[in-house]
Amino acid sequence: MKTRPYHHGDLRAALLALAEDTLRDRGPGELSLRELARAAGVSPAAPSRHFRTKQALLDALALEGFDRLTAAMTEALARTGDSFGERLTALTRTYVTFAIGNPALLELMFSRKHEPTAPAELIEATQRLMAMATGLIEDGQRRGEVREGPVIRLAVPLAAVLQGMTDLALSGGFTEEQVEEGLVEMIDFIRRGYRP
Amino acid sequence: MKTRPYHHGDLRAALLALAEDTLRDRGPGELSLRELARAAGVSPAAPSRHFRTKQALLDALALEGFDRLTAAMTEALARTGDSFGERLTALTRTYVTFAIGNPALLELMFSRKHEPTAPAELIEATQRLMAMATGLIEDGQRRGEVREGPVIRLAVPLAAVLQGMTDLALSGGFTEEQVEEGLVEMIDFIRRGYRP
DNA sequence: ACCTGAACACCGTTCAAGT
DNA sequence: ACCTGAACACCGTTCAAGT
Repeated sequence: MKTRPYHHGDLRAALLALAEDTLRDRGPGELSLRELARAAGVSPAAPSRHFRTKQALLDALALEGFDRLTAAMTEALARTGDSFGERLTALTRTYVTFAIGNPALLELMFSRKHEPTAPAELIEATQRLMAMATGLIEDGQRRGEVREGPVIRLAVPLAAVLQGMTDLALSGGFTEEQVEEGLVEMIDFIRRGYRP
Repeated sequence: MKTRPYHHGDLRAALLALAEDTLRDRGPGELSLRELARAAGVSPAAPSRHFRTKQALLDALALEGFDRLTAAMTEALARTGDSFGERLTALTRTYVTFAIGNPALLELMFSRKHEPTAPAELIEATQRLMAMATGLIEDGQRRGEVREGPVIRLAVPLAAVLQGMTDLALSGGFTEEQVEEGLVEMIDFIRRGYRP
């Protein structure tokens, strides 16, 4: 059997992966830095080399979540047609799928949105996500499929519906079919709201 | 000067009030049961008589929030006209006003929505809130101002937009005027989505 | 550069004991 | 019934010291 090396190898990545597991399986309240350290086989002080505080680790994990989500959305857009309806459907489905697959991570991603102490990287990641929504709307306007008006005002309800719909999908008590129905309803609702 | 009595008087209410203050002023991460006890002038073990765990105290506070919000909504409905537009506007404004005035409390109120361990009282309170939304829609349908369809499906986007809009209003960077504009935009958006 | 070991100041919760 | 005092098992974070 191998002896554990003095240097872990990649403690940073290991801690992030372990943190995501506990977040997913046992919730944010159960996440302890000391326990992560134990699981990684290092001393309680070891994590502080890679994350100055527990919050810093959570922020790094949230950032990873944003990266994965925006990547998935970009891929989804590349695989679909050019019409507003198709693009809206692709983005919405990708977002809701991510939310259902990573509920705790998504909650973590947006958990600092009301706090002024949030790091710049996290704010920028949120803005990148928002930019995908405004881009979709602007494109729709150019094609004459979305009514005119300031993009930022039009984007508010879209972001709102996305955020809210995933909340509802996660709040339990819904079958996969009901979520699918709700998705169709929601996309229809958005298109009505945007119709020229 | 008065000497502090052995029996506090109403420690339960005092703890709830103190908890709401720290939640509002310093955020949920700073809320400590021991500190609340110190602020109330009792021993660290005293709160356990009234709240078996810290979570139980938070749940009780959340319940208080639901009571206040539904009361405000009922009042708002009583003060407005009968048309769907008026009632929708009244409910939406009340909800957003409450959210802006009590952001941390609102977050607490919905923080347990994904957890299966949430107490029945909290789930019922959420359902009472949802019932106000479905009631509004059903009424609109009866008046011919809202298109036909299963109420539960129509209610999803409304709840979603409400939840999401307040999130955005709170996420900072908006003036009071912009929030007002966003509210008008959102109400218009919902009415378009519901139009027969 | 990366980690250990030990310490510090704090938690939430429990439980016998007091009034 | 309501609270105290003391204890238990845990935290997050810091810091000298080791390799």
